[in-house]
Amino acid sequence: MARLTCPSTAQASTPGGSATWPSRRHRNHSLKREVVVRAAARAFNAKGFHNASLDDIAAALGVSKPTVYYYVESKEQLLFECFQAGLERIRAGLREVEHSPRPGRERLDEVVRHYAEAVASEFGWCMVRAEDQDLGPELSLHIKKLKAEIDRGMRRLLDEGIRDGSIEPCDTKMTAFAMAGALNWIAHWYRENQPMTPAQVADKFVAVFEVGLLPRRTPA
Amino acid sequence: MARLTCPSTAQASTPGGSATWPSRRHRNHSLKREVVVRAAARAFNAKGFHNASLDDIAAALGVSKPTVYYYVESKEQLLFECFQAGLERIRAGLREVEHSPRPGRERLDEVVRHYAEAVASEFGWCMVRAEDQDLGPELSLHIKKLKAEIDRGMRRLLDEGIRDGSIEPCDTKMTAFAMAGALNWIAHWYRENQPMTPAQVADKFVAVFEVGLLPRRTPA
DNA sequence: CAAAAAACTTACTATTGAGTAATGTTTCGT
DNA sequence: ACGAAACATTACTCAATAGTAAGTTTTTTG
Repeated sequence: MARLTCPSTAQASTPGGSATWPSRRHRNHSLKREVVVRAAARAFNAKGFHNASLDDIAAALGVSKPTVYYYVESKEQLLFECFQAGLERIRAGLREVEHSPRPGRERLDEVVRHYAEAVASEFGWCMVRAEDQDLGPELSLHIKKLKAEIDRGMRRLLDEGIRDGSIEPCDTKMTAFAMAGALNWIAHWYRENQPMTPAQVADKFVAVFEVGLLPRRTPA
Repeated sequence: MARLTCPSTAQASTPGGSATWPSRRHRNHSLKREVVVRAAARAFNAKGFHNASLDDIAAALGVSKPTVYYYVESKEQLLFECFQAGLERIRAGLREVEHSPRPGRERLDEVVRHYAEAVASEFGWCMVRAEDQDLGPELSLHIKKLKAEIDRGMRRLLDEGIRDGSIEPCDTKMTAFAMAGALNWIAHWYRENQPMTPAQVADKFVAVFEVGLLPRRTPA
């Protein structure tokens, strides 16, 4: 069996050479750990959490199963990391527009675009199709908190948009649920070889959410 | 252990007393089979497909595992039946409005209401959260066909609504995907004890889809 | 170079859970 | 009542797979 290869050891941004920076060995360790997590994400994506064995994941990496356990403590942890990696991308999108001066609707659109890209990514499956049931109580609770934070963020943007007049008044709870559902579901049908890029899908969805089904009198 | 109890043996509609109608015993058999399938749906709903064992399902019914196998041939088949039961409710909604003279948008709204009720039902989980991965190629293909039929039905309604002027022109493929995603996702968050009924949720969703986020000039 | 730490391997254990064989017990038609 | 079909049980088999123990090779460092 081969060694675990690092992903193009591209000087993983060493900000301030601060006091106790992990030795080169340690940096390799965490880089390789990421490689393992990504391989797990792909395996879960392809076969589902329960149908993807750790042997599968190890084989995909060209290493043996205990090597995987050398980098990660359990299968549950592996799922958790994937979960978190996906959710983090959405949270980043929310943070990015947090203090923007633009109207609520434009900021919400921006968040939708980030959201769609995250869900269409290799971690999309884990965020969306993995069951909380497969995580223990502690990790499950942690994920729930992250999801709740995302929900709050979207509702706040809706609220602000309504207040600044860029969004039609509506039930923000149900609207946020509907939007999140539509976006999450992308993970079920989007595939790499799709003709549309995630960004294009996102734009289409923005249009659907914005316009609505009822005909609009085009202002002559 | 107790016997498997039939659900209020309410004369399961014996249409034409045709030649080879199964004896009363057989009618009991299929009734009990339904009971087993529903118990499976609840178990899958509560613990997920892989975490719910056939022993669990049997225990919930107060019988032993081989009794379950007396009514259904495999766990896969059990999942398939749940899947199908849920999808059938949606298809029924589509059929109901098929030859209605009403405008496209109103018919689509009606379908959305049926859809939401189906997804909020005990079979909702199976339709939405179960992986195709867990079904063999034949059954998986069958489910795919049913899902494709539902998708076609929704797109057709959108097309007809656009043609008759009751729906704003849009990308019908993406719009159908977004609507189906939002509706499917209901299965993830809706719980029996929710203050809102499925019908109320459906109405809220209809409003979200119809109105859109962009402010509408209220026609003075 | 040699000792020590890190990275991996082979070869296991142990559990879980789907599915079955053989057998016992109700219920029904006659 | 009584034989047969239907219904249900106990007690298994068997495969898959998460996780581990103990040892081997590679790399780093003094």
